[in-house]
Amino acid sequence: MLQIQVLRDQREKAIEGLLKRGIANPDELITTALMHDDRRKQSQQKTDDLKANANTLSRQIGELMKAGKAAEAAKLREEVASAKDSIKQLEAEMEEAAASLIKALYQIPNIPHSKVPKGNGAQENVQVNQWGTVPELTGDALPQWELIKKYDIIDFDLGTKISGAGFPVYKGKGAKLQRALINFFLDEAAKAGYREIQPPIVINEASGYGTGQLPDKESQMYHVAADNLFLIPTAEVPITNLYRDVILSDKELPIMNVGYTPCFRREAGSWGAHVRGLNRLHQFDKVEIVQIRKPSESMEVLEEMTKYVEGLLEKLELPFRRMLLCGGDMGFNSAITYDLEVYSAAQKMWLEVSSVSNFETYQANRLKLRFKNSDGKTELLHTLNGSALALPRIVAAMLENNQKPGYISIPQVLTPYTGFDRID
RNA sequence: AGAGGAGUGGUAGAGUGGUUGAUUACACCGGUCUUGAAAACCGGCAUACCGCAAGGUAUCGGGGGUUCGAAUCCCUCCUCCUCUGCCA
Repeated sequence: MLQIQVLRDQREKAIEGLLKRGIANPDELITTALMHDDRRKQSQQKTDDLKANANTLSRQIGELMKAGKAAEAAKLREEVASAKDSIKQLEAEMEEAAASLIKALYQIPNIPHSKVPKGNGAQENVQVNQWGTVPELTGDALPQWELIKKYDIIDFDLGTKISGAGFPVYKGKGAKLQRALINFFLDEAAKAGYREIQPPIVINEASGYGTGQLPDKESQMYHVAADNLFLIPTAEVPITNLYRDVILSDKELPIMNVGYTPCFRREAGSWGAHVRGLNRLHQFDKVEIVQIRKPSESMEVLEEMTKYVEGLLEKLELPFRRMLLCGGDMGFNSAITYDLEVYSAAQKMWLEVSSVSNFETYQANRLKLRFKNSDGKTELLHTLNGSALALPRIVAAMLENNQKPGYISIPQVLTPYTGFDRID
């Protein structure tokens, strides 16, 4: 959620930014928000005045009662009682205006950083760099969904039987490979200074609002109705919500957390040829890095985090490219996002395996996540996060790119974790 | 899951209807003193919103209610503790 202050004071800049996202009517959105804010202010002013008056009278009643002047007190009592009606009405007005303001603000996405290019979709993202050589496979090379069958390491049919489509069962070396990757990612993050967190994988409503899954995107989450809890779509949600309603001190900053969790996504209505096999699942494993930083540091940290994730891909010997997302392809909450894509040689396509974002104050404003600045004033912090990494597509690319006649080789860096160097 | 008890500022802990946003202690910050430190003394020390300001409003786990007036009374939800039950 943007700060209303920013919309008021930097309106032109905000409009310009929102246009980069391809928002058709930014001016209208901002006007609506400001209008509700003005209404809220006005009714608060009136309500506060009336309340101040009622409070004064009540105090006088107390004094009169003490002095034994019951008759005079009774008179004042009536006056306060009648004022209460107007207060109630004004309060309702104020609450309605405040709710409308929040609603209006929820509809405005984050303002893109100045580095973010204008554009409407993925085709307008800008490639920043590329690493590794794209492998040339022979004509009989298999895509991941064939390979997992051939070597019997991941079973979609069994998953369908016990749960549903998109819930794979990992078997034997397939299961061990998952565990190896998770441990590798967590160990690497620890070396880079991240603190490991193991959060709950269900969250309450307040947390859903905190990171922006609610109120609009609840259809993307699995809902445990009996307890009104939601299965997390990413570890970002619980790990970032640890800092909801928190004012951090200098000593506690910076926050660098890493967590492994399974992630659950309903992904309603997004099935097709390009989401076969491991490309898109309802449940998958992911290691997520989350940082909370002072505003002055966050852009530098975004580069660091992205570099860190690139380092992981290099160690796994997976060719990748870094894309700077254009305004139209960026997530609602993000100010700037880099996607990292690995090349999946048999599918002959780039698969997004990580998304590293700086949300600036957008999430922090919703979360009320702040720090005391050098002037002693409370100020919103910046939140950043990135996948480091999401497993299924890493596995997909690894299987395809490393396939040899009769086996699949495991990258050297992983063999201490897997205990084997080939799947055969 | 059942019975009982409790939730107050960074922490501890007062306060059971009337200038109580809240006694006090500790912690913390600034100052005096000191060669320096400690001690002592003095001062400061919640958050948010409205307002140019003066100031005002709200907040004592969350929500609702009673009352002219609620930290204090009532309802409800949540959390924690103790006992009983169940259990990886």
